[in-house]
Amino acid sequence: MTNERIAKLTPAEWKIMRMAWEKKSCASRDFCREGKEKYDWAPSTVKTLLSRLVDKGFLKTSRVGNSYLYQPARPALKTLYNAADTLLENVVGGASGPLLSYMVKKSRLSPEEIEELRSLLDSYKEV
Amino acid sequence: MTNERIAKLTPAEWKIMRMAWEKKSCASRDFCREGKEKYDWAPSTVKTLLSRLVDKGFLKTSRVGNSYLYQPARPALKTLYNAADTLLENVVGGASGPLLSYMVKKSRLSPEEIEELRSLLDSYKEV
DNA sequence: ATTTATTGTCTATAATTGTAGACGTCCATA
DNA sequence: TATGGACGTCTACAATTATAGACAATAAAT
Repeated sequence: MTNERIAKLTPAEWKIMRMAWEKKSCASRDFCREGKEKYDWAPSTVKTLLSRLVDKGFLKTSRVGNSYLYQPARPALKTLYNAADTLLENVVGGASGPLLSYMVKKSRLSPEEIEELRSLLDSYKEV
Repeated sequence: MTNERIAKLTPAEWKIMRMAWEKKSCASRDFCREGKEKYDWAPSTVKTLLSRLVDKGFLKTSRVGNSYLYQPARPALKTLYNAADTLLENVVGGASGPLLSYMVKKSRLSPEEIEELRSLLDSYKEV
């Protein structure tokens, strides 16, 4: 058995977490505003999602006045890696090459990132 | 609005589809056996998943005797790309470089695939 | 100090997902 | 041709997810 019990985010929760990671730290009202703008969510919907994310351990809160300040409890990158693991699990028939190619094409990489990847490929002899 | 209405697979459905793509074409009984072995699923569970996948358009069937032959209705790669799109949507703060690096590290790439990626990176000037 | 607005919690409901039993039908074999 | 097994369908139900209204508590404004 591999590490299967890592809490996963639902699509709606991902949307909230993206906001959270972008803003670093903000109040419910900010999520509500952005949720309304981007997804036409009712305030209650946003609040429910925030609560669930706190429960799941993806957000932590600090009380400020009569409200909370929400901030990410896990790094965006770590969470993204977990999602990447799931994606890689679904690779069938050695399709990881094409998958990676596809993703590289779709990404806007900086020269540094390209260099990083290139050297990764260089050191790929082993295995 | 982007193309959001592409049917998505649930985790359990992915498991079935992985079998389907690996075997190309097989009968319910084969899925049941493998589902039992790998995930300890009851036959009914497998059958429900098969039906749902046919409904969603991921599997197609051809009658053979009193049973069906199930086969993938969509290429594995195409489906994987859709999942990759979803993953990339969740990239925040320009983390696609690290994400790609992570995935390259976790994949076992053939020399040809490495070459393919390398030349992709070479032709990455534009944009 | 009273009113008003803000915020989190509680409750609710429909849809989706995971999991599976019951059962009628069709095929093969006795 | 009767019957036993294999197969798909129907039904079911609990858990999770999406979505949101009601409301009490608290802070802010008057």
